[in-house]
Amino acid sequence: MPTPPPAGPPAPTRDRILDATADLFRRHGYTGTGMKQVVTAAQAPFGSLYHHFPGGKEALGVEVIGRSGEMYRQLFDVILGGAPDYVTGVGDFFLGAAELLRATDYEDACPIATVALEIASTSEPMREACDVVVESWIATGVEYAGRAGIAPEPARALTIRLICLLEGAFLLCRVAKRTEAMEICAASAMADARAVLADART
Amino acid sequence: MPTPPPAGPPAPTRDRILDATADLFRRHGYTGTGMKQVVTAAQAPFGSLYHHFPGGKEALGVEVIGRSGEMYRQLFDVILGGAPDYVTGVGDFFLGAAELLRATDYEDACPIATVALEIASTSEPMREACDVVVESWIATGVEYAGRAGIAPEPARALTIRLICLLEGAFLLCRVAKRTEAMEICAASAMADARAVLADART
DNA sequence: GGTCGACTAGAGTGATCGATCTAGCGAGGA
DNA sequence: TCCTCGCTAGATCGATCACTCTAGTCGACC
Repeated sequence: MPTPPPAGPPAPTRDRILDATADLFRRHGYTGTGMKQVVTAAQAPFGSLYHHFPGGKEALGVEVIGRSGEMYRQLFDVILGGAPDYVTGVGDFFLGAAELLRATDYEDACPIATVALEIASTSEPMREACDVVVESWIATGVEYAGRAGIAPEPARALTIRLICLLEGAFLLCRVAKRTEAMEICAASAMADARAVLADART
Repeated sequence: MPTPPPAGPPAPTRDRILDATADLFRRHGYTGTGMKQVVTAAQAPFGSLYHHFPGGKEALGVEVIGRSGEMYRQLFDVILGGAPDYVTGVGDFFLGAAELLRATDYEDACPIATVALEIASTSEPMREACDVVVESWIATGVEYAGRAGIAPEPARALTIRLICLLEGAFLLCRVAKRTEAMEICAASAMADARAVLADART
């Protein structure tokens, strides 16, 4: 879905640009990332950038948000799908996030949060792209909660609480350069999921 | 504490610059806010900016973070101190945040989150300023939880959970332009506080 | 009343921003 | 063999970036 050209083999340059931009966005945000930095990091010529993204920086941003969001959503699938049960999967996700923070010196966190806050009041197309991503995360969370036996309505509220906890913990951990908040939220998230699950069984 | 000059009456220009910058930071972030925008919004001459903030944009940023963080911390005092009980105060804070979001078309939210994520991997002085602010929020939260009868250790964990929920809800609400997440988190926050309080009484 | 420093005021600095331009490369079809 | 066209390649555009500079204003203190 992300490639406007009709067919043909995927252009590696285009993908390199998207990957490099996603990486820079996570670390420096949208306005903090220059197009020159992008082509340098992607090892791509400047002309290729505007050939593949004629809509300029904003169009590139919209696509990067969608792509990064989808990759993160797939991480939900991998971890929640691979866990022995729902509650364990939820805990694994938070603890995995803590591990990632430590491993990257608190640089890599949520792929869209930094950009989302920056552009929420500035770029409507990018805000909408973020909204779509978050809703896809919620939908995936609801699906796994549903498989565990939780009805759609409480599943949505639970999933939103979990995402809020995760995003907030990302913020606190990056600011403090410690994973204390993430570990506290991991325990809270598991307890919440466990409680909703127990409630669903009555 | 914020004024380096030894004494004298407070300069309104300096305060106007700080207020205008805080406002712009909330909406557009750090890199998204230009010094020219600042002086325009503050109705201050360009020369005054660098007279009052010889350290440039980063020094201005550090001071704005500290100032905005302290103002928000005082809001904790006002709401938690004015509520009939701790749990109600917690709920009031979240619902007040939801009201603020709606009233400002989802522009005004956490005064430091946008900047914090942007500069966490870029500017160490600003990251540290954010860290100090968050710790001050936690300390205030712990204090009010303590007055309600909660021991310091569970109080800290509870407060961190509440701040994470709040920050995450700010993100989701700004992205979705809806307060659903904040309302869900408000209920969750109250339930969490109530449970910890009940546990403390046994 | 004169002096001095705090502050105002804005033109101007080089650097970098996002974006555009033309030129050339190289593989597939006529 | 030549032509076409997706793509590479980078020089270059005006605008804007954070910041510096000098000149001028104003009020407090001697």
